[in-house]
Amino acid sequence: MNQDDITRVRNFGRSVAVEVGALEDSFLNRGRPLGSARVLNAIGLGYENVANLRAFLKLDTGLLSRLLRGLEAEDLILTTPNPDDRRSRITRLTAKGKAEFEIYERLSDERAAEILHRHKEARRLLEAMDIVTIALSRDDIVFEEVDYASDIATTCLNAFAAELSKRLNLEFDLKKSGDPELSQMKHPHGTFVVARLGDMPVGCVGVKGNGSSSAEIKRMWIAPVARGLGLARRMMSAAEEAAMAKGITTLRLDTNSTLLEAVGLYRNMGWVEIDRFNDDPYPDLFFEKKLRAP
Amino acid sequence: MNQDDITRVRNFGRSVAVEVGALEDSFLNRGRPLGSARVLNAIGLGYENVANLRAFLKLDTGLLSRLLRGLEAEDLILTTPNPDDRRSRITRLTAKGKAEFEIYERLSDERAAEILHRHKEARRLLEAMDIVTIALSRDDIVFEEVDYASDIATTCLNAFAAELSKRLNLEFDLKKSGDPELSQMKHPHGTFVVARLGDMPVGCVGVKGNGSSSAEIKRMWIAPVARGLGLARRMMSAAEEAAMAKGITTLRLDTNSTLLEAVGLYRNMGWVEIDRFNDDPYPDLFFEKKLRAP
DNA sequence: TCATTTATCTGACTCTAGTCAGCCAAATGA
DNA sequence: TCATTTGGCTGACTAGAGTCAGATAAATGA
Repeated sequence: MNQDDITRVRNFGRSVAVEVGALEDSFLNRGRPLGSARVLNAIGLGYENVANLRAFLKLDTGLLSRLLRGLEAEDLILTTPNPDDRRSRITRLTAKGKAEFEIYERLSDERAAEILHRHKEARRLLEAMDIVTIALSRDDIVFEEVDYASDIATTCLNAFAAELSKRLNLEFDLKKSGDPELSQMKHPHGTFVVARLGDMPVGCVGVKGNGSSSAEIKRMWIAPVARGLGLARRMMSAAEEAAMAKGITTLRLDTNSTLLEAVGLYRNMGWVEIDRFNDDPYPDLFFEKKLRAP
Repeated sequence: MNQDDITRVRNFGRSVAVEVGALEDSFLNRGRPLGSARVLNAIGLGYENVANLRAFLKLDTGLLSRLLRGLEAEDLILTTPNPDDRRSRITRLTAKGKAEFEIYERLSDERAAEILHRHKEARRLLEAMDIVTIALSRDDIVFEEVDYASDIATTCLNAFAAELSKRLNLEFDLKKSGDPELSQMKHPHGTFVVARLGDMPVGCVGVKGNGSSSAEIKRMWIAPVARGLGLARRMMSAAEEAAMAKGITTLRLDTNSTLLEAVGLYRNMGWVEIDRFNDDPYPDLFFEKKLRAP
């Protein structure tokens, strides 16, 4: 990392700051201060509880309260006590508020579309944006157990399959084959974990269990745009934790010795090499890890 | 372009907005309002003339004046009348101001370094940032005639050579061969044009002249990260204008028929196919264009 | 039950950013 | 030379963003 690289990052920062400023200006053109617009936007996004709003927008209680009063006066929101806890309050957009929220959404969409529009190779620009987004928001990536048939899991599995078939130069259609393995990656014996940044899937891993104390790691995938951020390690940890929570004490997996980075990671994370435990043609290296409570 | 793509751009916008905000916060931690910090920064970058400062920062005369007074009171800058026009004023950093400016610079550098640091594949992240930077700041790209031996031209030519040799799978070392063609790409018979975004070179083109009314386009290159933005067209226009300014009335060039996009561009810009005019092995398609004042 | 905590609101305040009118001095041009 | 323009400054003002100290009412827990 040299001064030239740092300059590139700073040039990047400068140009996006201009873009961010331009979007805010276009918001101000609606005649409402930015603070109010932000609150309206947050409510539209689903932050209905005043406390959540405050946490999300990082605002002082007094300031948010006043901004809410302002939006109420404009007839854009309606605030009611929370029936579960009448100290706290729930705020919702009125019809007029929804309309106004949609206008802000459209402004944002239009700016985004305009950027894409003037770029002939939009795919490439989008991929670059994803790489930057994920690099900047790495700490916001969450790992969670989901059903392997959920939308986000399906997206991951399809991407995984596409990548694998491209790399191995063969057809590898998970959907078509029905994939009997998947059915073991669900409660109560197994599980399926995805990593996501907001709604963007960035990785997945399956724990295939059969009710015994040992299970297998399968379908480990990290989105290409999310590589280089140490996600694989976090992904494996998440899978191990999920397995432990299911009472699993031994995990095993198969891999290929040409995947040097992956193999290095396994060894580094305490996996030990074992004998071949299946007769799949692709894997040639097999690992096992004994789990124990931390 | 669909809603999903727009969402990706907007996610990008959100994450960089957070980053921009964090940098501004770290600036505020120096105890000085953002406005003052920005002025100090601009002066440090070389905007010494008050009018230039105002244009660069897009500030009102009154506001800038007050901010300058504030920095003066802090002993960070020194303002003197411009000897050439005693109405206008020149402002310069004091030693203390320089030190403070350096601190802001270091803060920015540190943030940038930190982003790179936590990314194992920094090359890939930097390339992604460049793509985004150029896409967002496309309108700030300037075309200018420079000496072919200048640093920026050399950077372009080396990149061009590296790319060509990679594509043709052969050694193509411009520096070593001394490249006699280059000497004709300078005043008074020829010229060399680079496109740059700030200090970042994004393209180049040479006009190789010999004193006659016709000249040749050579060494046309667009940085890979800058592709898809219609730069090639602007580059060619810049070259044609520069040639016209030198009294050149006919331009010609050679290319390869496999470069479909380039060939399409030439035809679209009014170039007509002519007979082979050299015996280089690589090109198989030859074009000419008659220039006339617009 | 009653002191304490929690969730929100209100009023009084500050600071920053920015606008606008008017001012002065230097430069410009008929 | 003198009216006009240009460049910058000052004073008076506004609005937005944010802080902070109570106040209020509901929930909580000994």
